[in-house]
Amino acid sequence: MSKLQPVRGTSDLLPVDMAGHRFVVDNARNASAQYGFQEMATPIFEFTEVFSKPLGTSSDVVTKETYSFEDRGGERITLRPENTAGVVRAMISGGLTQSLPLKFFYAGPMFRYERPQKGRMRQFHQIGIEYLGPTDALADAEIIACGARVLADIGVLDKCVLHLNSLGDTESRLAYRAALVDYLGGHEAALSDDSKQRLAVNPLRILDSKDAGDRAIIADAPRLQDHLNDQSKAHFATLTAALDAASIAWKFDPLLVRGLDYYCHTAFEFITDALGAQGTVLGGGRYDGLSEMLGGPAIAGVGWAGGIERLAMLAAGGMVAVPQLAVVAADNDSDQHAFKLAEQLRDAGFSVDLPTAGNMGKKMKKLDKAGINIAVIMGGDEVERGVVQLRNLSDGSQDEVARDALVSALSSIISHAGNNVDQ
RNA sequence: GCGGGUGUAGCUCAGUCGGUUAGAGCGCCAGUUUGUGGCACUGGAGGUCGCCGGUUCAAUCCCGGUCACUCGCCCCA
Repeated sequence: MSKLQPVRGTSDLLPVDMAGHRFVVDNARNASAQYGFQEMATPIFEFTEVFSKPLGTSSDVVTKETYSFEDRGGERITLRPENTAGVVRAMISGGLTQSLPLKFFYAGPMFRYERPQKGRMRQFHQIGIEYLGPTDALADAEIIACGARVLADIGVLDKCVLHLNSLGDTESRLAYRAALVDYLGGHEAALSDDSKQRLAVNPLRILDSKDAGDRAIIADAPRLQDHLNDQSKAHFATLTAALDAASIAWKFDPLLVRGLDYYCHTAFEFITDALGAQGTVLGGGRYDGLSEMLGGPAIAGVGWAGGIERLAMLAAGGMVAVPQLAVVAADNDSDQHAFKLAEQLRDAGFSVDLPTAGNMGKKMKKLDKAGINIAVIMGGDEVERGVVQLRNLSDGSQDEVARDALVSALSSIISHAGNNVDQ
Protein backbone atom coordinates (compact mmCIF):
# COMPACT_ATOMS: atom_id res chain seq x y z
CA MET A 1 0.00 0.00 0.00
CA SER A 2 0.93 3.60 0.17
CA LYS A 3 3.70 4.80 2.42
CA LEU A 4 1.21 7.25 3.81
CA GLN A 5 -0.22 5.09 6.52
CA PRO A 6 -1.19 5.88 10.08
CA VAL A 7 1.27 5.05 12.84
CA ARG A 8 1.14 1.43 13.90
CA GLY A 9 -1.71 0.67 16.23
CA THR A 10 -3.60 3.83 15.36
CA SER A 11 -6.44 4.25 12.97
CA ASP A 12 -8.69 6.89 11.54
CA LEU A 13 -12.26 7.19 12.61
CA LEU A 14 -13.93 7.82 9.28
CA PRO A 15 -17.60 8.80 9.36
CA VAL A 16 -18.74 5.21 9.16
CA ASP A 17 -16.49 4.32 12.13
CA MET A 18 -17.34 7.46 13.99
CA ALA A 19 -21.01 6.54 13.85
CA GLY A 20 -20.45 3.39 15.91
CA HIS A 21 -18.10 5.28 18.19
CA ARG A 22 -20.69 7.96 18.86
CA PHE A 23 -23.40 5.39 19.31
CA VAL A 24 -21.45 3.90 22.20
CA VAL A 25 -20.41 7.20 23.74
CA ASP A 26 -23.83 8.82 23.48
CA ASN A 27 -25.55 5.86 25.09
CA ALA A 28 -22.93 5.62 27.83
CA ARG A 29 -23.21 9.33 28.54
CA ASN A 30 -26.98 9.10 28.80
CA ALA A 31 -27.00 5.95 30.90
CA SER A 32 -24.42 7.25 33.35
CA ALA A 33 -26.30 10.54 33.61
CA GLN A 34 -29.26 8.53 34.87
CA TYR A 35 -27.07 7.63 37.84
CA GLY A 36 -25.89 11.18 38.37
CA PHE A 37 -22.47 10.88 36.76
CA GLN A 38 -21.31 14.16 35.26
CA GLU A 39 -19.01 14.39 32.27
CA MET A 40 -15.51 15.70 32.68
CA ALA A 41 -12.21 15.47 30.86
CA THR A 42 -8.59 15.44 31.91
CA PRO A 43 -5.56 16.11 29.70
CA ILE A 44 -4.43 13.20 27.59
CA PHE A 45 -0.95 13.53 29.09
CA GLU A 46 0.21 13.92 32.65
CA PHE A 47 3.46 14.09 34.53
CA THR A 48 4.83 10.57 34.44
CA GLU A 49 4.56 10.21 38.23
CA VAL A 50 0.78 10.37 38.04
CA PHE A 51 0.89 6.93 36.50
CA SER A 52 4.15 5.56 37.84
CA LYS A 53 3.40 6.19 41.52
CA PRO A 54 0.09 4.37 41.81
CA LEU A 55 0.65 1.79 39.13
CA GLY A 56 4.00 0.83 40.53
CA THR A 57 6.96 -0.76 38.88
CA SER A 58 5.38 -4.20 38.83
CA SER A 59 2.77 -3.23 36.33
CA ASP A 60 3.13 -4.02 32.66
CA VAL A 61 1.19 -0.88 31.95
CA VAL A 62 4.02 1.23 33.28
CA THR A 63 7.07 -0.91 32.64
CA LYS A 64 6.52 -1.54 28.97
CA GLU A 65 3.29 -0.05 27.74
CA THR A 66 3.48 3.69 28.24
CA TYR A 67 4.29 6.37 25.74
CA SER A 68 6.66 8.53 27.76
CA PHE A 69 8.88 11.36 26.67
CA GLU A 70 10.60 14.46 27.85
CA ASP A 71 9.14 17.75 26.70
CA ARG A 72 11.11 20.84 25.72
CA GLY A 73 11.10 22.06 29.28
CA GLY A 74 12.66 18.84 30.51
CA GLU A 75 9.47 17.55 32.14
CA ARG A 76 8.82 13.82 32.05
CA ILE A 77 5.46 13.33 30.38
CA THR A 78 3.35 10.22 29.78
CA LEU A 79 0.38 9.76 27.50
CA ARG A 80 -2.38 8.39 29.69
CA PRO A 81 -2.73 4.58 29.49
CA GLU A 82 -5.98 4.81 31.45
CA ASN A 83 -7.98 7.62 32.98
CA THR A 84 -8.63 6.70 36.60
CA ALA A 85 -5.34 8.13 37.85
CA GLY A 86 -5.95 11.32 35.90
CA VAL A 87 -9.43 11.76 37.30
CA VAL A 88 -8.25 11.23 40.86
CA ARG A 89 -5.38 13.64 40.25
CA ALA A 90 -7.88 16.18 38.98
CA MET A 91 -9.98 15.72 42.09
CA ILE A 92 -6.96 16.45 44.28
CA SER A 93 -5.65 19.28 42.09
CA GLY A 94 -9.01 20.98 41.92
CA GLY A 95 -9.75 20.81 45.63
CA LEU A 96 -12.87 18.80 44.92
CA THR A 97 -12.26 16.64 47.95
CA GLN A 98 -14.37 19.16 49.85
CA SER A 99 -17.51 18.14 48.04
CA LEU A 100 -17.63 14.38 48.16
CA PRO A 101 -19.04 12.21 46.85
CA LEU A 102 -18.17 12.84 43.22
CA LYS A 103 -19.55 11.04 40.20
CA PHE A 104 -17.69 11.49 36.94
CA PHE A 105 -18.17 10.22 33.41
CA TYR A 106 -15.49 10.54 30.75
CA ALA A 107 -14.75 9.45 27.21
CA GLY A 108 -11.55 9.86 25.29
CA PRO A 109 -8.37 8.39 23.85
CA MET A 110 -5.87 6.28 25.81
CA PHE A 111 -2.41 5.15 24.72
CA ARG A 112 -0.53 1.93 25.32
CA TYR A 113 2.53 0.75 23.50
CA GLU A 114 1.38 -2.80 22.82
CA ARG A 115 1.48 -5.20 19.93
CA PRO A 116 -1.71 -4.44 18.03
CA GLN A 117 -4.38 -7.06 17.55
CA LYS A 118 -8.02 -7.00 16.74
CA GLY A 119 -9.59 -4.98 19.51
CA ARG A 120 -6.24 -3.85 20.82
CA MET A 121 -4.81 -0.59 19.59
CA ARG A 122 -2.01 1.71 20.64
CA GLN A 123 -4.40 4.59 20.59
CA PHE A 124 -7.80 3.41 21.64
CA HIS A 125 -10.80 5.01 23.27
CA GLN A 126 -12.53 4.43 26.53
CA ILE A 127 -15.67 5.47 28.26
CA GLY A 128 -15.60 5.30 32.00
CA ILE A 129 -17.10 6.38 35.28
CA GLU A 130 -15.51 7.05 38.64
CA TYR A 131 -17.44 7.24 41.90
CA LEU A 132 -15.23 8.95 44.47
CA GLY A 133 -15.84 9.02 48.19
CA PRO A 134 -18.14 6.19 49.15
CA THR A 135 -16.82 3.06 50.82
CA ASP A 136 -20.15 1.31 50.87
CA ALA A 137 -20.64 -1.78 48.74
CA LEU A 138 -23.82 -0.32 47.33
CA ALA A 139 -21.64 2.13 45.45
CA ASP A 140 -19.93 -0.85 43.83
CA ALA A 141 -23.33 -2.24 42.96
CA GLU A 142 -24.42 1.05 41.49
CA ILE A 143 -21.49 1.40 39.12
CA ILE A 144 -21.85 -2.21 38.00
CA ALA A 145 -25.54 -1.62 37.41
CA CYS A 146 -24.62 1.45 35.40
CA GLY A 147 -22.17 -0.58 33.34
CA ALA A 148 -24.80 -3.23 32.69
CA ARG A 149 -27.22 -0.53 31.63
CA VAL A 150 -24.73 0.91 29.15
CA LEU A 151 -24.25 -2.55 27.66
CA ALA A 152 -27.99 -3.12 27.56
CA ASP A 153 -28.64 0.23 25.91
CA ILE A 154 -26.26 -0.54 23.07
CA GLY A 155 -27.70 -4.02 22.76
CA VAL A 156 -24.71 -6.13 23.80
CA LEU A 157 -25.48 -7.13 27.39
CA ASP A 158 -26.72 -10.55 26.34
CA LYS A 159 -23.40 -11.20 24.60
CA CYS A 160 -21.46 -10.62 27.81
CA VAL A 161 -21.00 -12.40 31.12
CA LEU A 162 -20.30 -10.41 34.26
CA HIS A 163 -17.34 -11.95 36.05
CA LEU A 164 -17.08 -10.89 39.67
CA ASN A 165 -14.57 -11.40 42.42
CA SER A 166 -13.47 -9.86 45.68
CA LEU A 167 -9.84 -9.10 46.37
CA GLY A 168 -10.65 -8.19 49.94
CA ASP A 169 -9.24 -5.27 51.85
CA THR A 170 -5.52 -4.68 52.22
CA GLU A 171 -5.22 -6.89 55.27
CA SER A 172 -6.99 -9.79 53.59
CA ARG A 173 -5.11 -9.44 50.36
CA LEU A 174 -1.70 -9.26 51.99
CA ALA A 175 -2.50 -12.34 54.08
CA TYR A 176 -3.60 -14.21 50.99
CA ARG A 177 -0.65 -13.06 48.98
CA ALA A 178 1.71 -14.42 51.60
CA ALA A 179 -0.10 -17.77 51.63
CA LEU A 180 -0.10 -17.93 47.85
CA VAL A 181 3.59 -17.14 47.52
CA ASP A 182 4.32 -19.74 50.16
CA TYR A 183 2.38 -22.39 48.25
CA LEU A 184 3.63 -21.49 44.79
CA GLY A 185 7.19 -21.24 46.00
CA GLY A 186 7.05 -24.99 46.59
CA HIS A 187 6.10 -25.51 42.93
CA GLU A 188 8.30 -22.88 41.38
CA ALA A 189 10.24 -25.27 39.19
CA ALA A 190 7.05 -26.50 37.57
CA LEU A 191 5.66 -23.07 36.79
CA SER A 192 5.77 -21.57 33.32
CA ASP A 193 8.48 -19.06 32.59
CA ASP A 194 5.96 -16.25 32.62
CA SER A 195 4.68 -17.31 35.99
CA LYS A 196 8.14 -17.60 37.47
CA GLN A 197 8.50 -13.93 36.69
CA ARG A 198 5.09 -13.18 38.13
CA LEU A 199 5.88 -15.03 41.33
CA ALA A 200 8.40 -12.39 42.23
CA VAL A 201 6.64 -9.40 40.76
CA ASN A 202 2.91 -9.99 40.85
CA PRO A 203 1.94 -13.39 42.23
CA LEU A 204 -1.83 -12.90 42.10
CA ARG A 205 -1.50 -12.73 38.33
CA ILE A 206 -0.53 -16.38 38.24
CA LEU A 207 -4.11 -17.19 39.14
CA ASP A 208 -5.39 -16.33 35.70
CA SER A 209 -2.52 -17.86 33.75
CA LYS A 210 -3.64 -19.74 30.64
CA ASP A 211 -0.74 -22.17 30.82
CA ALA A 212 -2.01 -25.72 31.38
CA GLY A 213 0.77 -26.60 33.81
CA ASP A 214 0.10 -23.49 35.82
CA ARG A 215 -3.58 -24.22 35.95
CA ALA A 216 -2.94 -27.64 37.44
CA ILE A 217 -0.87 -26.10 40.19
CA ILE A 218 -3.40 -23.35 40.76
CA ALA A 219 -6.19 -25.85 41.20
CA ASP A 220 -4.83 -26.81 44.61
CA ALA A 221 -3.62 -23.36 45.59
CA PRO A 222 -5.02 -21.56 48.61
CA ARG A 223 -8.15 -19.66 47.76
CA LEU A 224 -8.56 -15.95 48.01
CA GLN A 225 -12.06 -16.19 49.40
CA ASP A 226 -10.80 -18.28 52.32
CA HIS A 227 -8.57 -15.41 53.38
CA LEU A 228 -11.16 -12.65 53.39
CA ASN A 229 -11.73 -11.14 56.79
CA ASP A 230 -15.27 -10.54 58.08
CA GLN A 231 -15.43 -7.00 56.83
CA SER A 232 -14.37 -8.03 53.33
CA LYS A 233 -16.87 -10.85 53.29
CA ALA A 234 -19.62 -8.48 54.36
CA HIS A 235 -18.70 -6.03 51.62
CA PHE A 236 -18.94 -8.71 48.97
CA ALA A 237 -22.19 -10.08 50.38
CA THR A 238 -23.81 -6.65 50.28
CA LEU A 239 -22.71 -6.18 46.70
CA THR A 240 -23.98 -9.52 45.46
CA ALA A 241 -27.28 -9.11 47.29
CA ALA A 242 -27.79 -5.77 45.57
CA LEU A 243 -26.98 -7.22 42.16
CA ASP A 244 -29.39 -10.08 42.76
CA ALA A 245 -32.09 -7.67 43.84
CA ALA A 246 -31.65 -5.78 40.59
CA SER A 247 -31.65 -9.02 38.58
CA ILE A 248 -28.15 -8.40 37.27
CA ALA A 249 -26.66 -11.76 36.42
CA TRP A 250 -23.10 -12.37 37.61
CA LYS A 251 -20.66 -15.20 37.81
CA PHE A 252 -18.26 -15.68 40.67
CA ASP A 253 -14.77 -15.84 39.22
CA PRO A 254 -12.18 -16.53 41.92
CA LEU A 255 -9.38 -16.24 39.38
CA LEU A 256 -10.25 -12.72 38.30
CA VAL A 257 -7.56 -10.47 39.74
CA ARG A 258 -6.16 -7.05 39.17
CA GLY A 259 -2.47 -6.58 39.31
CA LEU A 260 -2.29 -3.07 40.66
CA ASP A 261 -1.64 -2.52 44.33
CA TYR A 262 -4.37 0.00 44.89
CA TYR A 263 -7.18 -2.32 43.94
CA CYS A 264 -9.24 -3.85 46.72
CA HIS A 265 -12.56 -5.54 47.30
CA THR A 266 -14.58 -5.58 44.10
CA ALA A 267 -13.08 -6.60 40.77
CA PHE A 268 -15.28 -7.26 37.77
CA GLU A 269 -15.19 -7.61 34.03
CA PHE A 270 -17.92 -7.95 31.46
CA ILE A 271 -16.47 -10.54 29.09
CA THR A 272 -17.62 -11.66 25.67
CA ASP A 273 -16.46 -14.59 23.59
CA ALA A 274 -17.25 -12.81 20.33
CA LEU A 275 -14.04 -10.81 20.07
CA GLY A 276 -11.24 -13.38 20.17
CA ALA A 277 -8.59 -12.98 22.81
CA GLN A 278 -9.68 -9.48 23.70
CA GLY A 279 -12.84 -10.51 25.49
CA THR A 280 -13.03 -7.89 28.20
CA VAL A 281 -15.34 -5.19 27.05
CA LEU A 282 -15.87 -3.25 30.26
CA GLY A 283 -14.07 -3.76 33.54
CA GLY A 284 -13.21 -2.10 36.77
CA GLY A 285 -13.25 -2.29 40.51
CA ARG A 286 -12.58 -0.55 43.76
CA TYR A 287 -9.42 1.46 44.29
CA ASP A 288 -9.52 2.86 47.81
CA GLY A 289 -5.76 3.30 48.00
CA LEU A 290 -5.24 5.33 44.86
CA SER A 291 -5.76 8.85 46.15
CA GLU A 292 -3.26 8.38 48.94
CA MET A 293 -0.69 6.88 46.60
CA LEU A 294 -0.94 10.02 44.51
CA GLY A 295 -0.24 12.12 47.58
CA GLY A 296 -3.80 13.14 48.30
CA PRO A 297 -6.11 12.41 51.20
CA ALA A 298 -7.41 8.89 51.72
CA ILE A 299 -10.48 8.85 49.55
CA ALA A 300 -12.17 5.70 48.38
CA GLY A 301 -13.25 5.13 44.82
CA VAL A 302 -14.91 2.68 42.49
CA GLY A 303 -15.15 2.82 38.74
CA TRP A 304 -14.90 1.10 35.43
CA ALA A 305 -13.70 1.70 31.93
CA GLY A 306 -15.10 0.30 28.71
CA GLY A 307 -13.32 -0.02 25.39
CA ILE A 308 -15.23 1.96 22.81
CA GLU A 309 -13.77 0.11 19.82
CA ARG A 310 -14.58 -3.26 21.36
CA LEU A 311 -18.08 -2.17 22.30
CA ALA A 312 -18.70 -0.72 18.86
CA MET A 313 -17.60 -3.99 17.26
CA LEU A 314 -20.14 -5.85 19.35
CA ALA A 315 -22.93 -3.36 18.80
CA ALA A 316 -24.69 -3.53 15.49
CA GLY A 317 -25.89 0.06 15.87
CA GLY A 318 -24.33 3.23 14.64
CA MET A 319 -26.25 5.39 12.28
CA VAL A 320 -24.76 7.90 9.90
CA ALA A 321 -26.93 10.98 9.87
CA VAL A 322 -27.69 12.33 6.43
CA PRO A 323 -29.66 15.42 5.48
CA GLN A 324 -33.38 14.97 5.18
CA LEU A 325 -33.76 16.57 1.80
CA ALA A 326 -31.92 18.34 -0.97
CA VAL A 327 -32.60 21.36 -3.11
CA VAL A 328 -31.76 20.75 -6.74
CA ALA A 329 -31.35 23.50 -9.30
CA ALA A 330 -32.60 22.22 -12.64
CA ASP A 331 -30.42 24.63 -14.58
CA ASN A 332 -27.40 26.81 -13.94
CA ASP A 333 -29.42 30.00 -13.95
CA SER A 334 -31.32 28.76 -10.92
CA ASP A 335 -28.28 28.03 -8.75
CA GLN A 336 -28.58 31.21 -6.76
CA HIS A 337 -32.28 30.66 -6.18
CA ALA A 338 -31.62 27.11 -5.01
CA PHE A 339 -28.91 28.28 -2.65
CA LYS A 340 -31.25 30.85 -1.16
CA LEU A 341 -34.07 28.34 -0.80
CA ALA A 342 -31.76 25.84 0.92
CA GLU A 343 -30.82 28.48 3.47
CA GLN A 344 -34.48 29.32 4.05
CA LEU A 345 -35.28 25.68 4.65
CA ARG A 346 -32.37 25.39 7.09
CA ASP A 347 -33.75 28.46 8.84
CA ALA A 348 -36.98 26.50 9.15
CA GLY A 349 -35.09 23.70 10.87
CA PHE A 350 -34.57 21.18 8.10
CA SER A 351 -31.27 19.48 7.28
CA VAL A 352 -30.68 20.30 3.66
CA ASP A 353 -28.10 19.17 1.13
CA LEU A 354 -27.33 21.26 -1.94
CA PRO A 355 -25.60 19.30 -4.68
CA THR A 356 -23.70 21.60 -7.00
CA ALA A 357 -21.71 19.46 -9.39
CA GLY A 358 -22.87 18.29 -12.78
CA ASN A 359 -26.13 18.40 -14.56
CA MET A 360 -29.43 17.61 -12.97
CA GLY A 361 -29.20 13.89 -13.63
CA LYS A 362 -25.89 13.73 -11.76
CA LYS A 363 -27.30 15.63 -8.86
CA MET A 364 -30.26 13.31 -8.59
CA LYS A 365 -27.92 10.34 -8.69
CA LYS A 366 -25.87 11.77 -5.84
CA LEU A 367 -28.96 12.25 -3.71
CA ASP A 368 -30.06 8.73 -4.31
CA LYS A 369 -26.70 7.29 -3.31
CA ALA A 370 -26.53 9.51 -0.25
CA GLY A 371 -29.86 8.16 0.89
CA ILE A 372 -31.74 11.44 0.65
CA ASN A 373 -35.39 10.80 -0.05
CA ILE A 374 -36.86 14.22 -0.76
CA ALA A 375 -35.76 16.50 -3.60
CA VAL A 376 -36.99 20.06 -3.98
CA ILE A 377 -36.43 20.82 -7.64
CA MET A 378 -36.51 24.28 -9.13
CA GLY A 379 -35.58 25.63 -12.55
CA GLY A 380 -36.24 28.86 -14.40
CA ASP A 381 -39.86 28.00 -14.98
CA GLU A 382 -40.54 27.31 -11.31
CA VAL A 383 -38.70 30.45 -10.20
CA GLU A 384 -40.85 32.52 -12.49
CA ARG A 385 -44.08 30.95 -11.29
CA GLY A 386 -43.18 30.89 -7.60
CA VAL A 387 -43.41 27.12 -7.25
CA VAL A 388 -41.11 24.11 -6.80
CA GLN A 389 -41.31 20.45 -7.73
CA LEU A 390 -41.42 18.26 -4.65
CA ARG A 391 -40.18 14.80 -5.54
CA ASN A 392 -40.23 11.78 -3.30
CA LEU A 393 -37.35 9.56 -4.32
CA SER A 394 -38.68 6.60 -2.40
CA ASP A 395 -41.84 6.14 -4.43
CA GLY A 396 -41.13 8.35 -7.41
CA SER A 397 -44.07 10.65 -6.83
CA GLN A 398 -43.75 14.32 -7.66
CA ASP A 399 -46.00 17.27 -6.93
CA GLU A 400 -45.86 20.93 -7.71
CA VAL A 401 -46.00 23.04 -4.58
CA ALA A 402 -46.19 26.81 -4.16
CA ARG A 403 -43.07 28.18 -2.50
CA ASP A 404 -45.17 29.77 0.21
CA ALA A 405 -46.57 26.37 1.07
CA LEU A 406 -43.29 24.47 0.88
CA VAL A 407 -42.35 24.48 4.56
CA SER A 408 -45.71 23.16 5.67
CA ALA A 409 -45.71 20.60 2.87
CA LEU A 410 -42.28 19.36 3.95
CA SER A 411 -43.30 19.34 7.58
CA SER A 412 -46.12 16.96 6.81
CA ILE A 413 -43.91 14.42 5.09
CA ILE A 414 -40.73 14.63 7.17
CA SER A 415 -40.91 13.43 10.72
CA HIS A 416 -39.75 15.96 13.21
CA ALA A 417 -38.44 13.26 15.49
CA GLY A 418 -34.94 14.26 14.49
CA ASN A 419 -32.51 13.74 11.71
CA ASN A 420 -33.24 11.20 9.09
CA VAL A 421 -30.75 8.40 9.44
CA ASP A 422 -29.50 5.87 7.03
CA GLN A 423 -26.87 3.20 7.21
C1' G B 1 8.43 -8.06 23.99
C1' C B 2 7.66 -13.66 21.96
C1' G B 3 5.60 -17.36 18.21
C1' G B 4 2.31 -18.48 13.64
C1' G B 5 -0.38 -16.59 9.16
C1' U B 6 -1.21 -12.92 5.37
C1' G B 7 0.11 -8.65 1.99
C1' U B 8 -2.09 -8.49 -6.20
C1' A B 9 -7.15 -2.26 -8.55
C1' G B 10 -11.08 1.95 -3.76
C1' C B 11 -13.31 -3.16 -1.68
C1' U B 12 -13.58 -8.79 -1.87
C1' C B 13 -10.41 -12.05 -4.22
C1' A B 14 -8.36 -15.10 -8.65
C1' G B 15 -3.61 -15.90 -11.13
C1' U B 16 1.52 -16.54 -12.77
C1' C B 17 5.00 -24.80 -11.79
C1' G B 18 10.00 -17.68 -12.62
C1' G B 19 9.22 -15.60 -19.07
C1' U B 20 6.11 -10.43 -23.69
C1' U B 21 0.19 -6.18 -22.79
C1' A B 22 -1.52 -9.20 -14.40
C1' G B 23 -7.56 -10.62 -14.33
C1' A B 24 -12.88 -10.99 -12.25
C1' G B 25 -16.99 -9.20 -9.35
C1' C B 26 -18.49 -4.95 -6.76
C1' G B 27 -17.46 0.25 -6.58
C1' C B 28 -15.94 4.73 -9.41
C1' C B 29 -16.25 7.89 -14.11
C1' A B 30 -18.71 8.70 -18.85
C1' G B 31 -22.54 7.73 -22.49
C1' U B 32 -27.50 5.75 -24.11
C1' U B 33 -31.09 10.11 -21.31
C1' U B 34 -28.46 18.65 -22.78
C1' G B 35 -35.32 19.55 -16.48
C1' U B 36 -35.32 14.04 -13.02
C1' G B 37 -32.27 9.11 -9.41
C1' G B 38 -32.98 3.69 -8.66
C1' C B 39 -33.07 -0.78 -13.50
C1' A B 40 -30.55 -2.14 -18.01
C1' C B 41 -26.92 -1.81 -21.79
C1' U B 42 -22.15 0.25 -23.77
C1' G B 43 -17.51 2.24 -22.94
C1' G B 44 -13.52 4.11 -19.66
C1' A B 45 -10.11 5.20 -15.72
C1' G B 46 -7.51 2.85 -11.87
C1' G B 47 -2.05 -1.73 -10.02
C1' U B 48 6.14 0.32 -9.57
C1' C B 49 1.59 -7.41 -7.47
C1' G B 50 3.43 -3.64 0.57
C1' C B 51 8.74 -1.79 0.67
C1' C B 52 14.24 -2.76 0.31
C1' G B 53 17.86 -6.11 -1.03
C1' G B 54 19.59 -11.06 -2.92
C1' U B 55 19.60 -15.38 -6.47
C1' U B 56 18.67 -15.53 -11.88
C1' C B 57 19.49 -14.12 -18.78
C1' A B 58 14.66 -12.88 -16.50
C1' A B 59 11.28 -12.05 -9.94
C1' U B 60 4.56 -10.18 -8.66
C1' C B 61 6.11 -15.59 -8.02
C1' C B 62 12.17 -18.23 -5.04
C1' C B 63 15.42 -16.41 -0.62
C1' G B 64 16.61 -12.64 3.27
C1' G B 65 15.26 -8.31 5.69
C1' U B 66 11.66 -4.67 6.72
C1' C B 67 6.78 -2.41 7.30
C1' A B 68 1.62 -3.22 7.92
C1' C B 69 -2.43 -6.24 9.05
C1' U B 70 -4.03 -10.71 11.41
C1' C B 71 -4.21 -15.17 15.12
C1' G B 72 -2.21 -16.73 19.78
C1' C B 73 1.07 -15.55 24.27
C1' C B 74 1.82 -11.49 27.60
C1' C B 75 -1.50 -7.78 29.41
C1' C B 76 -5.78 -5.47 29.35
C1' A B 77 -10.57 -1.79 27.26
